[in-house]
Amino acid sequence: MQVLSVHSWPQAIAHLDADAFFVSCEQASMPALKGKCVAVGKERGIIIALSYEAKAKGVKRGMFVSDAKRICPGIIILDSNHETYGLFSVRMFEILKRFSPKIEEYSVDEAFIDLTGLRRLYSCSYEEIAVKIQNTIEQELSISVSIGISITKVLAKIASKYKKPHGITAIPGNKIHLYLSNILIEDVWGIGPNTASLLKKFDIKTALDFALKNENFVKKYLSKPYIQIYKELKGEPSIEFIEKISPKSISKAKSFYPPSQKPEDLILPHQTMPFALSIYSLTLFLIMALKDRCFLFFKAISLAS
DNA sequence: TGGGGTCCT
DNA sequence: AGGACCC
Repeated sequence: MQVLSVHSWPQAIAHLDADAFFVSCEQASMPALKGKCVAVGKERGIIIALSYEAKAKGVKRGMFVSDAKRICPGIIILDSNHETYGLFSVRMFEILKRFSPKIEEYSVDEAFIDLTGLRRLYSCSYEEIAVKIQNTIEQELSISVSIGISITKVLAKIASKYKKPHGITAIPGNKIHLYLSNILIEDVWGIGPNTASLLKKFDIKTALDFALKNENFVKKYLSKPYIQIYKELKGEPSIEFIEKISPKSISKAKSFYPPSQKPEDLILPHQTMPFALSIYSLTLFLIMALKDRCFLFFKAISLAS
């Protein structure tokens, strides 16, 4: 089936997906919870995230906490701590940047990493680079991640999901069809329920069925995003890599006049008010500019001479 | 499960 | 503005 065979690596894209991220962060902070049935979401009474042990007992996301306790007696339910997850996320992305300068932070627990051309630098295969990344994150943060590597973002997404948790999956260009034949069309990134049911009317059940259609069919029935997905499934890069990293730290400094040797002078309201206002406007700006792409918190407000 | 985001038409 | 899809 050489229709889908792409030789060499026009680009090498890794997709990293943390395993049960929220719960992993809690377990990393409280090692006694490792290996246990743990879930997060106590404050809302609904399960937001759960450990693989809890998944094995049949607990699901969105379940009422009361039902989860019935199905899985002894399950530990925690309040969620989004600030903590944000901190783990920041540190995870910082690790990724040590391996490649080109990172797309896709969500709090997911990233694309452009590894194109880095085999020489690391003297190893792309798959082995992924192993190093996985090990580094595990050693430094004590959380587990899965990584997929392939030649497009859509294929890398499929690869990262292929083996979970703690998986590494590489889909080289000459093995694309082997993987796609096992992927249901509705499990492809960007194909939702509507498009899946449309495609099923044409007897397209797997990602491979879709990738083997001719381009005229795709252009006739589907719009731009799906044409991109179609091309990416065939190993043809089409979805832009969005090099996006959120700023990790922003500081604002202000000098006070006249200079003083006495610290108590600095807390006079009329002197600190302009500073307070500038911090306030900076915070407003950040909230508008960043929305919830990152977590905002003050690390320090310091006075220095 | 659902609230909030992006991209496209 | 509305639709489809994502986390």
